[in-house]
Amino acid sequence: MPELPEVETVRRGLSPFMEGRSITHVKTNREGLRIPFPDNLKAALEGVRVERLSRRAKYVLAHMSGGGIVVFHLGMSGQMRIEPDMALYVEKKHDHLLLTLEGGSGIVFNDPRRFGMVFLTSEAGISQHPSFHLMGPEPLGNEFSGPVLRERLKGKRTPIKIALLDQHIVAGVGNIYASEALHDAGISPFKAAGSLTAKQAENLVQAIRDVLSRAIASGGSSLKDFIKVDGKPGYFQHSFAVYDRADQPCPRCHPDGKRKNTIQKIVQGGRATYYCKSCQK
DNA sequence: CTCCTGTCCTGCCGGC
DNA sequence: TGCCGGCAGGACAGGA
Repeated sequence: MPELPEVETVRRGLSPFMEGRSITHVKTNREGLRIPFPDNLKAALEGVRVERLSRRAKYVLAHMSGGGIVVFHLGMSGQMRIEPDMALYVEKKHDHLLLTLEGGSGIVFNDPRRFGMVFLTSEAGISQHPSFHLMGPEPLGNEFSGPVLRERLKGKRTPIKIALLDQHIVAGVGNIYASEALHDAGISPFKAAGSLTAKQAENLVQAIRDVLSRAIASGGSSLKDFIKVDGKPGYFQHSFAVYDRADQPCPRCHPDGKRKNTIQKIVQGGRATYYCKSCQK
């Protein structure tokens, strides 16, 4: 479900509720998700204040007083919801982790497919943590540019669509926004990653930044089941140009819908790619 | 190294 | 109506 814009939407929603408040109670309902919950999760969090929330790629980071960091990953189906009063909250199926905050409100982590992750690291250790130390640049950050992308793609013969999903190349782009960005940049998803010209790399970087920024501004997309921390959906799926739009006219080269060229759905690396044959070269 | 496939898990949708 | 196969936004391991 969640790519960078959805995770950023979650972070923004949680921030005002969590920042500055201590965690008073930690409850887990199973041993873990994709990986086990840390043994010392309860000990590390109870009585400790959340200083601020940040995001790296598709991870939400809770920076705790004392230098600890709790890392949340939503996997495919994870949701983090704000509950105003944990004392009254009735648990739902797939509620795996519940955090009660100072004042009685709380955060519920629900994840049907259990591809999500929760783990601990620290300000000192995060840069060397296996999940982060070889991660590519943040696509909305200053360190991401045409030349940087081109350098990271150098020598790769894998299709550019597949390369964009590799978090070591650029971190935070997922299956939806990879298709959207390539369409926006007019680049074929089949094009060998290492063969992009400088201009194409520049265009692609701009397209990635643009599509991610616009999605964040819309509160993320809600294909299937993405909901924000308040339980409401995001709206960006209404803005998809190609994703989940097989057989529809290409809004880029045939905005009037009168021509026959339509969005194609194909499979690359076992995952759906949507693109326009006519304007992506 | 790169790259390709399979796997984790549940829910939902379409076809019969 | 019910059953079954296929597919779903991510990440990683293992093998070629």
